[in-house]
Amino acid sequence: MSFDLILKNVSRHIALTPAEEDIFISLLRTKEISRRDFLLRPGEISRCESFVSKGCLRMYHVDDKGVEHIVLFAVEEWWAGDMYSFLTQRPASLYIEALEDTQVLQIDKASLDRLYAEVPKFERFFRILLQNAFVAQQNRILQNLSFTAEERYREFMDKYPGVDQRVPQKMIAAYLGITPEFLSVLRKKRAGR
Amino acid sequence: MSFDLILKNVSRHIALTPAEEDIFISLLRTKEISRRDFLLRPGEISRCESFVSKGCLRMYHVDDKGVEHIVLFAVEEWWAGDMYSFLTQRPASLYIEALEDTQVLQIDKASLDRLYAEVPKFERFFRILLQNAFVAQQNRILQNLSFTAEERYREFMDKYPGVDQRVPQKMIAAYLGITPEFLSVLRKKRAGR
DNA sequence: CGTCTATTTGAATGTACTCAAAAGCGGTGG
DNA sequence: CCACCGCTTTTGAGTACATTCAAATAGACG
Repeated sequence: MSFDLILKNVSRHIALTPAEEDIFISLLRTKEISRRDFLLRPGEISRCESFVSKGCLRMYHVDDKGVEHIVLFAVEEWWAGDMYSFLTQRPASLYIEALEDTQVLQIDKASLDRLYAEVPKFERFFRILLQNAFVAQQNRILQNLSFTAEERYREFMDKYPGVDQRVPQKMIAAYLGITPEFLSVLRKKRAGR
Repeated sequence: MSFDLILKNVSRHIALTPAEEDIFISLLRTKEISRRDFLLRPGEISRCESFVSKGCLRMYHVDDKGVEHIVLFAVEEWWAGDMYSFLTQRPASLYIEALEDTQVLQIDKASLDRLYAEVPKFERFFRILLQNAFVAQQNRILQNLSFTAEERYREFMDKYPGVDQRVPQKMIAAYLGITPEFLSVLRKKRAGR
């Protein structure tokens, strides 16, 4: 069943009664996106947060010089969304694109507010998710500050095993903050061991 | 009164009754730290989160090569803490140091859990703080990826006006991820306009 | 006042980028 | 099923941004 994964995921942090599970599920909407389609583009307002139940998304920004920078790869069991736009209901600055045919479970802002009201435990759930995301982001900031490109690449391969099999290398470069050409050089060096 | 600032701060996101305010305040502990003293060092366990009511802290990491990298400057009305260590009660990897004589209001983990239980609104409060911090961190990641050192410096000066008057330049360099020498070069260029 | 640390300056170096072109690979249509 | 087209990855030469190291100068604090 399509909701098993997200319920399993929620149950890692909070315990729900069957009735609460039903409320939660009733507020979710399933959406299928094909490879290369977009969940969100800059200028649009992000109406919902999305849980990936199958497939792979990337969330990225295009800077003034036209260069893409990837904020996040979201595979199964990850949440994706432009938090700024979602919270403020102002225009997004990020793209969210499917890198594979992908299925997401979405909750919109009104439904999330209802969920918080009806099942306050979810305040805790999303607080915990945010705490974990916060720690992960802080580590990424520190690694961007202290590691060379080569070290960041190694770290990425360790931390997201398998992801490099699912996304083009130039996107890994865009995540690491280096050019595709230079990533290619690093890979060659690495292969010689 | 010493708690006015934090109550004002909390009231920006949630409304408290006088009784709830009392519970909150009863769980806080005031602490004074002198310039150059540490709230936390790597290896210690972070027992509490700290709200700065007066003064200035920096939170930083020292990498394998012995280089300092600053995660955060916390002036009045900011929270500081090693979230990872606080959540897991495992050894911290960060230093938290007072850059001025500083007063903080602290809440320890047990008290925070009690607070969540007795005044669940605080789940919401900290969720909102985390959301804002999350968005700010994401922006910092994107800026580190897309901006040159010069652009990041300009951005820092815009975003944290006055902070450059309170902290040594080499620490701003450690925040931006550049050497103090190079920051000095950037400042010279900038002065010529 | 003297000492210690922070900041500036400059020369040599390195890491990563730009631009250009070739090679590889995958999907699509005939 | 193969051939072609477009996109990704590789390779290399020249360049730029930022570092390292060293030394001089300026500032802060006891």
